[in-house]
Order: sequence, then C-alpha cells, then structure tokens
Amino acid sequence: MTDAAPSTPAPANHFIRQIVLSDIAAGKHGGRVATRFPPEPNGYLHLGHAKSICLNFGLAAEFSGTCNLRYDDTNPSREDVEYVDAIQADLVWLGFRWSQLHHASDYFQILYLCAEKLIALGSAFVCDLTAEEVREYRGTLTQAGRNSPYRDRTIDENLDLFRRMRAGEFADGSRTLRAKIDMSSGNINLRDPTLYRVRKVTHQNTGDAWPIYPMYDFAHSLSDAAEGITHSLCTLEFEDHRPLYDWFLDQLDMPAMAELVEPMRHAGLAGRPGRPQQIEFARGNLDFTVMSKRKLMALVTDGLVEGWDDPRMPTLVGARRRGYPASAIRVFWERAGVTKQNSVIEYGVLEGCVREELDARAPRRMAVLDPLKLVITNLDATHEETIDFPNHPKNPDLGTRSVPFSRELWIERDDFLEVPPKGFHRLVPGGEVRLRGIGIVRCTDFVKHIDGSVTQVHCTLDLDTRAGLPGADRKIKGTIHWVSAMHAIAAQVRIYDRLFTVADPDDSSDGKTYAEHLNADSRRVVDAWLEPSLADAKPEDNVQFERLGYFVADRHDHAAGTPVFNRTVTLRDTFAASR
RNA sequence: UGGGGCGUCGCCAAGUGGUUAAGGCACCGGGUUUUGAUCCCGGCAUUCGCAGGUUCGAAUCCUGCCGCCCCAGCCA
Repeated sequence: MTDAAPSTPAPANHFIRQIVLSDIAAGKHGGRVATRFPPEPNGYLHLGHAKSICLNFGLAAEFSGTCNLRYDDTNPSREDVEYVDAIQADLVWLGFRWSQLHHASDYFQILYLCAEKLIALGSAFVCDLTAEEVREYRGTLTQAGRNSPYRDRTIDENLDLFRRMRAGEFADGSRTLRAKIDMSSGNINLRDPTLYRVRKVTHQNTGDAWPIYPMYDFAHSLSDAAEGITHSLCTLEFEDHRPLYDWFLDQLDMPAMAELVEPMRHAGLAGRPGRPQQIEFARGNLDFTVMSKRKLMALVTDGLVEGWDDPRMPTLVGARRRGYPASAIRVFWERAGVTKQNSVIEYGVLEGCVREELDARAPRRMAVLDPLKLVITNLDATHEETIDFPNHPKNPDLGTRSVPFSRELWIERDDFLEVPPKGFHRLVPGGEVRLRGIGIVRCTDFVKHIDGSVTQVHCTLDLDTRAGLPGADRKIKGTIHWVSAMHAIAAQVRIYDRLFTVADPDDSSDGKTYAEHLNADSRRVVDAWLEPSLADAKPEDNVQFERLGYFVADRHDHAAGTPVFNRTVTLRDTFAASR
C-alpha cells in the first residue's frame, strides 16, 4: 500500500500560523514565507522531528512559500553521511519535498567573512583562554562573569590571529573567536559567546578544507539570513538564544550582508537575504517512549532493539517498518497542535490516527495467530469450495478475493472457551457462533489433551444459514474468523507492543533507569496461518487481519515464499478493555 | 539569590474584556453491524494554578503568591 493519496488535514490554527498571517497582511518580507528544516546529521529522524517537519513544510505549502532542507553540520566530529542520506529518505517518505537543499557548511566562506567583519567592527576577539578558564570566567547563573584578559586586543591583532586560526596554525582548543557582548548579562548566552573553535577533523561535506568551525548560534542566524528565511522555527530551549540570534543580524546589517551573499545567490546557494525572525514552539513528546537521540542511539548500540528501524523505535524508519502510514503521522501532529506549552501526548492518539488511516484503505484478510483446529463434522472430508469476500466492508472499489473453505479449519484459540466469562460472544460447548462468510456452527464436542488444553473442536454447520439463503440473516451474537487448514499458508508474524512499561521512561523516582523500564514482552514472534491470498502481499502492504488488527508485510524480511508480517496496531477492543 | 518561558476537563487544545468556556482523543450510555472493528446519536469544565483587585461584566486587565520547564558545551 502506498501513500499516494495522503490525507491532507485542514491546517489547524496556532500562534505561529497567526504570526505568519499577520506578517503577510503587514507586507513583511514582501509577503513571502520561507521556512527551513535544519537537522544536524548525527542520527535518525524521529517522531519529534516529524512535528517540526510538518510545521515548517506545512506552513510553506499553505502560503505558497518555500521550505528548505538545511543540514546544520557545524560540528564535524558527530556527523556522518549515513545520516545525511537517511534524513532525505525519511523526508520523502513522510511526503515532503524541499525547495532547496543546503548545508550550513555551504556557507563556511561567507560565515568566515562575517566573522572578519565582526572583528573589524570591534565586536569580536580572539581569546586564548582554555575551555576550563572560559567556564570560570563565565560566572554562574546568579553571578556575573568577568571579562577575558584577551578581550581588549586590537582589531589588527584579532584579525591576524583569526586568519592564522583559519590557516591552521593553532592546535585544537588553543584559541577561539568570541563575540564581545556583555559578561554580566543575566542571559548567559550573551556572556561573550564562542563563535569559532579550532577543530582539525575531516568534515563530512567540506573534507579538510577548514580547521575552524562556526558555532550553532552564529551559523544558524546567518545561514537563515543568507538563505532568505523569513520564519525560523525552533524549539523552546532556544528562547534564550534569540537575543544572540538577533545580535548577529544587528551587527551584520542586511545591506552589508547582501554584498556577501550576492555571489552565492548567483551560484544558486542562497535566497534573497533578509531579516529572519526566530519563533520558538514546544517539542512534541509522547508517553511510553523516549525521544532523545542519545537514548535512541543507546538502544541501538546496546542491542536492546534490532536497529534504528526496529518497528518498536519512535524513529521514522521504525514507524515505517511498523506499518504506520506517513499520512497518519501528519494527521497526528496536526491534531496535536503547536503551542509553547511543554506537553506529553498520549501514545494512543497516534495509534488512533494510524487506525483511522488504515481502516479506510487496508484490505481485510483472515489470519489465525494462535491456531486451534475446528472440524465441521457434517461436511465431507473432501469438501472444498471457494467463497468471494469483499476486501473492504465499506469500500467496494477495493474489490473482492476468493477464500477457500473446507471441513477442517484453524480458528483462534481464544475464540473457544470451555468455561466462558460473562458476556463471552464466541464459541462454547453446545453454543453457536457464526463463521465469517460461511454460516452458523454449533459446537457439539471438543477434544482435550491430557494436560487439559483443548486440541480440537467439533461443530456442525447449520446448512440453512449459508450465505445467500434466507436463514443467513439469523441473528447470532458472535462472529469469528477462520482459515481453511488444508489451504492455509504459514507465516511468521511479529507481535509488537510498546517498548516501555511506564508512561515516562525517564522518570527515575522508582529507582530505575529508562533502560530498566523496557517492556520485556514488546516483541513476540508467532507462527501463524494465513488465507492463501496473502501470498500475493508485497513488502510494506498494509492489511487488516479481521478482528486482530492492522499488519504490514515486513519491508525487509517479507518475500513471496516466506511471508513475514508485523503487527502495526490492534483493533480497538471494547470487550478486552472492559475486562 | 540571575535570566527566559509556561499554567483552560484524564491527554492535547481553541479562546486576544460581554460566547451557554470551541474541537479532537479518551471515557460513559444508546443505535446500526456477518470484524465485540467501522459508522451514527447522546453525555462529559457554573469553571479557566491560587488569592486579592479593577470593571456593569474577567479564562481574558492589574497585584501578589504557588507550581512546572529551559539556560553556566570550544554540542545542536
């Protein structure tokens, strides 16, 4: 099943959309809307990133603007091309196309020139303090910092030193370029923040061209400006950085900036330089999972899951392999909203979106995951017939398929109970139940193993209730699914459940770490029987196994001869929920 | 003891001085149903962190508390 006709949710209104709306009305940025999604290529994208992606690309789409993909690759020691490639694939899968593809590293030259300009302005200086000394000089949250002893170097000396930093004359950590702002500011980001550090490491995009690398604040603000971004959306923890973001734009006024950017513009590297506005929103958190890159990385490297794309992972590749439609993720974030309030959304909301999308388009099939033999004793041993089943109860466009039926069937073990609980609608000794698409059977007998387990159930089929006959309308409270034993195909089915047992895996007040909150039963593999039409399934096909849930043919392991399905999500089950 | 944010139903979230405080999810009833699914109908905040104040009128304005989140990387 592809995502060819994605559900495009109506844009929900939120404060950022209102800002954009009023900016357009005021003619700000010439009425233009330009956003960007700026991941650092140091890990796989997850559901949290998807919120930012939907926001940035969604706004651009709604207002006929642009949204660029820009790798925030200013720290070569943590980045890798593996992630660069994966991020693009995830974006495409999620259903978004970027207007332009950039790297912050594409701007290293212009950033360097901006730094020289800052020095010339007397607004930046080369500092020889060690990292530890810088920390001491910075002061604390409640105490002002002290000026670096190198703060008053002359412009010429700073220029000379910075050029030599760029030339590779100094060792890692020996010098930095710092902005000259205010060591007594209550906002620690303004206490002469570092602009450049020496780092002689091969960069994933620029190789060994640079021995110095710009810091996030400097690079981000100016990259946004160079690219002509109008609304720079980021998460709440950057609120304190906004004054610094703006400081760079104030120092390096746009006309000056434009001269520098012009050549890049002609090279197709930059947009119309302007004055971007940083706007912060709250991250999207989900319960029963973790979303930090560090922890996801640990799950992978510690072998707690089977990789970044393990179907239990909250990564986009994980969700995809689990069978979540990209459209469900888009609808989910639309539904969750965009605010400045830290919040944790119930995982069930996402599952609800997944069910909605899948209910509409997943073909129905029958499969038995925990088989129990049912024999219809009033049918001939050689009895064999095929029955046409609609693929979808409401959408006839999805067509039909034929399902073989015979005397011996597999039914779900828990659809027969010798001593049923109150309200049990399925098969019981002497009771009746409808076999989906066939008719009503009555249990006449059952066989028990010496250990007490039921091994076989005998029934008689009420021939007057076969489909097409008037008796078929007879009301019966239960309907169960089945698979013809002689025709069934064997498959491996992976039953996935939530990865963690507690809503907040990071809450250590019970003395446990997040790793100790892992659900030991989050992955179960069973040998199942499937109706034969499932032999035609292609990897990533979504189907509903009736009464069980939505399943997807595994993207990597499923093949025609060896079917492998992953459980995406169960069906809602009000009976189970009430017990 | 510094700076920056945020507090509306179990979970999200509208609301921008006069609305019966939207909507979604969840939940609870009822109906339809050859998936205990889907679908449909109905219910679900006299109250907006708390306490004062302004006002004819406050979730919306003011004051004071309380609670939660972020910031002291040469990470992003």
